[in-house]
Amino acid sequence: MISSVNEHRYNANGGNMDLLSGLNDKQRQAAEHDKGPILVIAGAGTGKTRVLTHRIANIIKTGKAKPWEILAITFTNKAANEMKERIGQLIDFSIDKMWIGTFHAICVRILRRDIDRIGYDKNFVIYDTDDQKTLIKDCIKEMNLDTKTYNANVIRSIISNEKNNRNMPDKFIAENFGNFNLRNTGEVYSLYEKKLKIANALDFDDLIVKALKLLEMNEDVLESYRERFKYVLVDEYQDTNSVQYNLVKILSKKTTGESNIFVVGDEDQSIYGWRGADINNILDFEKDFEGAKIVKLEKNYRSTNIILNAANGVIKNNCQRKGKNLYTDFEDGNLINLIETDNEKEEAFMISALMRKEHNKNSINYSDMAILYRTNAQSRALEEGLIREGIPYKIVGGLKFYGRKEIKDIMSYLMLIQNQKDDISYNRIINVPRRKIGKKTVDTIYEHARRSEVPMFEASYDVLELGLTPAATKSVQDFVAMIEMLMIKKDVMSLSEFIQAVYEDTGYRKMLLTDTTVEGRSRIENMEEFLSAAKDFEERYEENSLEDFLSHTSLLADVDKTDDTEKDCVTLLTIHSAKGLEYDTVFVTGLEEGMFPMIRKDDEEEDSEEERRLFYVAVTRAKRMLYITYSNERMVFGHHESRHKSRFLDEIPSECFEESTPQSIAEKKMKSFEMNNLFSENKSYSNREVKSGHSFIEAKNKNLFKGAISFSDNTNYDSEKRVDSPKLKSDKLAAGDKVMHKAWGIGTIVQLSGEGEGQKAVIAFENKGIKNVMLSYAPIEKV
DNA sequence: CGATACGTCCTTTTT
DNA sequence: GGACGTATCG
Repeated sequence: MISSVNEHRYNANGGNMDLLSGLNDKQRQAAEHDKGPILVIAGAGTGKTRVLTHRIANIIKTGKAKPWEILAITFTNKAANEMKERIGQLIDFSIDKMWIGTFHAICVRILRRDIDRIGYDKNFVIYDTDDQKTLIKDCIKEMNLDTKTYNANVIRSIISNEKNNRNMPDKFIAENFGNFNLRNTGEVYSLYEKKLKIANALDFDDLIVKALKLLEMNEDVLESYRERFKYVLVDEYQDTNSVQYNLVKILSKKTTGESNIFVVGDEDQSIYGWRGADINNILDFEKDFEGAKIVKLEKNYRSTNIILNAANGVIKNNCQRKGKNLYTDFEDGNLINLIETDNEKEEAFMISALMRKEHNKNSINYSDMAILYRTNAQSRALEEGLIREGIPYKIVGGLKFYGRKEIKDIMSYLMLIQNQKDDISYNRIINVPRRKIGKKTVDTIYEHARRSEVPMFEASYDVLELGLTPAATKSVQDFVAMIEMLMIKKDVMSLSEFIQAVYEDTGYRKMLLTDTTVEGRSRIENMEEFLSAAKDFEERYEENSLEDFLSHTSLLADVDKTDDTEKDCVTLLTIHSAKGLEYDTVFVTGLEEGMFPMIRKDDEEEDSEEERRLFYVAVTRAKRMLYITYSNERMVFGHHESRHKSRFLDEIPSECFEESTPQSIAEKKMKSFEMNNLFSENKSYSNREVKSGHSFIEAKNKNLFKGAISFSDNTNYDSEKRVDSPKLKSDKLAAGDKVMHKAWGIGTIVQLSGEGEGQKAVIAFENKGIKNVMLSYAPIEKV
């Protein structure tokens, strides 16, 4: 077929036209491939999802398989949801019966059905990274090992590695018998496994490992899936680890040897090596699946020529690749703007100023801009800059919603009610809210449980024999009775009613209500959000038991939660989270040796190829405009460290960069001079009272950003800003706007709600705190 | 028993 | 700069 200018556009009424007519030659080859294994190498922005969705739609439309005979595996829920949605637009069939989901979600599904075959109860719970860490700490303590030598985080990653290589504790111990510390680490691993089993809990890695084990050990279960899934599709194949690879293989390869497996990936975007992803899975696909067809997608529909040249220039320095070169029909576009700054504050300030410029001069929506960084820790300085400039933003990652204390607490109640063997949850909530069950009491129960090798909840039934004070005994009995009552309620109430009951019966709600601090209020809000998420889940899904809800929420990542319906604000995220996304304007930050590429002291071996791929991913997120920043100095662990420009910058062809004119440098110096003045005047700001580690995104909600407001008061700054960004004629207000109130003075809009006459705003005033106002009545003017 | 005060460690990246 | 754990006090 002949390429047309619009070939990358979506076919709006695809239902009626030839499904594949909108694809280019290569995409089409991949989408209509019939039987046998096929590998699609899809460079960034080459229409990978498009091929996947059209292929699935085509299979169904041509009658090659029924919806329920298709298995499509992704890495994120976001990718899975997007795929479902887009397939839904292409076909009339219901997609509900299709198995489209993440590796983890698919495995949970498989396990819920038959996990009893490998000795677990079907009501198993899923432990997240925090739970894992807690459990490992318990193990270390119980074994009387030194907590400094045996770091829970380090051991967690060792265990994860071992699991992903399918090494059991015994093997690890045997292999490291000569090394005292590693041998002990192996013993911790062993105890950890034992405790998981007693708790009837699985960690993230287990989900895949145990699913594979279940299939390997139960021929009939395996065969039923093999027969069912006529077509297996895997997205982001370059990120599969060995267990995932084996799972895919065992599910897709029939006993006859034939395999209708379709994998899409890009070795240049393999950035999860640290999580066990094996780039060789994609490099060796042809060997693993004989007679595999290979299709390479190199035509990019996302970025300008200059951005692609930069990306190609960088990635060609890697050896571990099959080699490809992205190209486009698009014009050259803007040159890349490379920005050098003196420190991370100036970096944040420059970015903020440039974002404002893009927004005001080029009419770019804030939601079409993103700031990418290597580590989450970098977000703090960037947030400060954005708050000062009053640019609305949202952060992806960092402190996750489901990682917040109150959410984890309520989840723990739910998990314990579902599975009374879950000791981690038991310990978490036994005395939250306070019920006079102190450390000593808990320790006594713990010891008793450990001696009889039963879960703590079960051990609590023996409370009378433990020689506790009458008061403590009573408290424990009350606790047990309360959980038992809730177990009954679970079976007679709807999910949302039940969770509400848990919230109230446990006294958790009462506890939150007595906390009148800003933090406490934010807890209540989070809780309400959680309750409405449960309600939403209940209404949306037919399978909406507590068990389903827990599986669902345990596997939710933060990236998945970002709904695109949010207001117009810029996005801050790590490059890892940004994979698969695209933005008109992208700022890639912190291009400094040691930071990016990241180099750690005491490193085993640095994988600079993976770092380079990461940079490649970052660059290829940009559609129109790319900014890259680096700083000569950066605060690390509270200390100033001087930095050097990253080697990666030399790999971008120099003609891709904008010349730094003397004028622009002068302008920059001017700005940084002003900024330093302002920063030094705002000491109160840097000493702000953000108590828990909820970062700025919360500080923002809590309106603690007094600095932002006094900043806007600064006349120097204001006059400068006005020159740079003419005031908008429209009286439309947006979050982040600064307003002048007749009585209360200057404030910043934190949140808008409602429409037209009834529109309300939450405004943070400099001296008057937070106010809720009705916009149609309030004497307010935009500043 | 619980609240507060310091010391220690820390940071990749995420399902 | 901050989270988390242990020490110390009320």
